[in-house]
Amino acid sequence: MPNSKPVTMDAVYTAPGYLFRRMQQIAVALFIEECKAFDLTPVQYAALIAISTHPGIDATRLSAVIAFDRSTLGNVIERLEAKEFIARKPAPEDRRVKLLYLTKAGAAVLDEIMPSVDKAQARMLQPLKPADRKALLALLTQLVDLNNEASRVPLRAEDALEHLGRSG
Amino acid sequence: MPNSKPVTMDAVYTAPGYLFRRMQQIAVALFIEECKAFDLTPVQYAALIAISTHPGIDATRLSAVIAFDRSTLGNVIERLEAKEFIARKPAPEDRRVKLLYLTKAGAAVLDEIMPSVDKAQARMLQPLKPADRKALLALLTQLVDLNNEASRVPLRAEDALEHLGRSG
DNA sequence: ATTTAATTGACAGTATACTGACAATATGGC
DNA sequence: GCCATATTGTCAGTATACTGTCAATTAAAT
Repeated sequence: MPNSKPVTMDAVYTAPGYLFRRMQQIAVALFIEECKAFDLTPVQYAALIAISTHPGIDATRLSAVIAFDRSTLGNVIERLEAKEFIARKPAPEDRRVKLLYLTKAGAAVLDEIMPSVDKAQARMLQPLKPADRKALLALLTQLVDLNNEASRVPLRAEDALEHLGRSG
Repeated sequence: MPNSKPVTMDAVYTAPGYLFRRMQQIAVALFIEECKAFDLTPVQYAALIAISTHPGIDATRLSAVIAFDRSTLGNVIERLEAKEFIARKPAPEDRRVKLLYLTKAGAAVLDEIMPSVDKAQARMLQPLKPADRKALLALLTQLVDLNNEASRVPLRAEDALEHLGRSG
């Protein structure tokens, strides 16, 4: 027998899913506001960092390193290439693969945007007391890690990729 | 002088913004998985609940009640109307406004989907210890509330709308 | 009453996200 | 070497999200 209690908006407001969605909206808004001088979205920023850390990575592996959908990532890469923050070069030993590299402009924008990114990240948690910020961050880190397999593209960090090579 | 420390992926993985994005992805994936029998997205579910709680609400006020962008909401309403879960009727006293009502099918699907939604919401926090779930939910609720004005469409709950009428 | 403001729903444009499919290419078993 | 299989990038389709704009309509100012 289905539910028959009176439905109130609390069914929405207190649901973790709603709170995560809301916090994501807020987080993106703060990032965009702090970084508007740089023409970089949060997703593009994360992709740039990953390419900077893994020069010559390909799109599939990049998607695993930042846990983005591969289809989505294609468009992100296109935009980063259009802005000339990255360059794509065909892989010599595999003609399917295109390797990703930071351009000088890309490296420069990463260097310059850092303080604004830090400011945005700080603002997201600012309303909480310092101890609560730490607690929330710890719980969130734990939860994201433990739920890793629940999303379409689980995070596969750098270590998991090293011996992944072409076979795995 | 900009940053010059070596950049690692921790700049991404430990950032609250990244964790919120990741948790949102996971939350949506779990919702869709649990509720795939009902052809309702998390956003559509929240809109349905709000229309159920506020019969005859208009799109602008609905966007305030669930903190969704008005532009986005237009498409959501269209889809809910196409599925015949809601009906739109012109307001007699204001020819710009279209009022939103649940259909019988809409009320039925809301009634039936509840257990699956609850299951999805529970799964999001399941990996944590019960005490940690409570703590995270409390901190998140607090943070979303305190950051309310940071997003484009701040939440204006029902009380704030009652005496808002046509002049606010 | 007439001009000015604001509100409403709609639209175009951009940017994530996911599903499912595809051709080109590479790898494995045999 | 050949064939089944897997991988890679890409694309089409759907669904949030946000920015900015617009015409129609209403409300406010005077």
